[in-house]
Amino acid sequence: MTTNDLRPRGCTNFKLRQLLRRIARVYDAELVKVGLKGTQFSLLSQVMAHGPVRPNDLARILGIDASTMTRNLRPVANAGWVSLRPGPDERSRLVEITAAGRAKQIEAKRRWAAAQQEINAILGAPEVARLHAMIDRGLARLDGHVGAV
Amino acid sequence: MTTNDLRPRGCTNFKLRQLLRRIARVYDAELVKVGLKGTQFSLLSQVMAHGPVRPNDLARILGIDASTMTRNLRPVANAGWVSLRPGPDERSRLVEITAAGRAKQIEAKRRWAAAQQEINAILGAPEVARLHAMIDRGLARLDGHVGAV
DNA sequence: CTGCAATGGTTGTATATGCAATAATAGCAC
DNA sequence: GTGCTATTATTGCATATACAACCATTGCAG
Repeated sequence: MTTNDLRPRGCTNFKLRQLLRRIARVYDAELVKVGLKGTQFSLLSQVMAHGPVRPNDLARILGIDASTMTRNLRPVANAGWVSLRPGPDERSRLVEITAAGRAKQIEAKRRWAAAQQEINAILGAPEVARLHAMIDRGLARLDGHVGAV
Repeated sequence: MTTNDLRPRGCTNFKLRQLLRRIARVYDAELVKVGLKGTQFSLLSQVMAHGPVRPNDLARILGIDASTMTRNLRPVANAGWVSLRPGPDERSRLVEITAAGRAKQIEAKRRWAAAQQEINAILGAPEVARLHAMIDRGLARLDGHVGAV
């Protein structure tokens, strides 16, 4: 048990940002081959997984602001990968994956897998697994604080 | 030695993004009190630490694209926190902190510390230290790959 | 049923981010 | 010293991101 663990050095925000930028570039470099960004692939995947879903709920799932969701939907909707139908309410809408979107997601999934393998190779699979576990714990702890649902 | 460590589940990119968004909100909520974003605080701090520095070098230090640096400098320069002087070259420039910028950074540092403590409290200081260590290892490993210098 | 709070979505404003292309300068080879 | 290459910075284009303000609709209390 070392004592130098007790006081974290540096800025968590800054460090996370740096890591994300580098990591994201690996995914984007793969996904650009099928015309997607990493965020769009995530969006597509979540829409596919959660069936017809309201933008607001989708925003909560992805952990982003509702206004960001409105804007993020535009490019994928314009590309014809998701469709926006009237929702159960007069005020709400439903996002659904299209046939083209499903095909695109499946195509992109191969590229995603290549990127993920690249990351695993660079960082080491066990380290990546530990990182994921740490992130999951962090997200769970952060629930109920600040910008959480 | 468990075997379920070997194959990381989920997407590193997506998970990191989610965590960063939540974490960043904690810092931003504090820093907005002194009129700064987290990224601007980092920028200011690095300019302060690395004396007069060329935008390109600063971009490398922060791990961002040179074009992003050009744009990120605008708001802090407009606010009068950094100044842009002609550089040693005819083509390059030098970024330097101003008196107002130094004062602002010192003021903001208190808010940053509050945010960091909040994070430490939520996640637990030892966990944060472990996360930092993991990020540092990751960044080191990523050097020489894809978007690295 | 009327009025008001809650919910869902969008728009305004501002920043962050990267890649491709461009312009300007510097350095170097010959 | 001419010409090619490398370096530095910027701009065009597109996306991601959040907060505040706003509009529309819904739900409820009374």
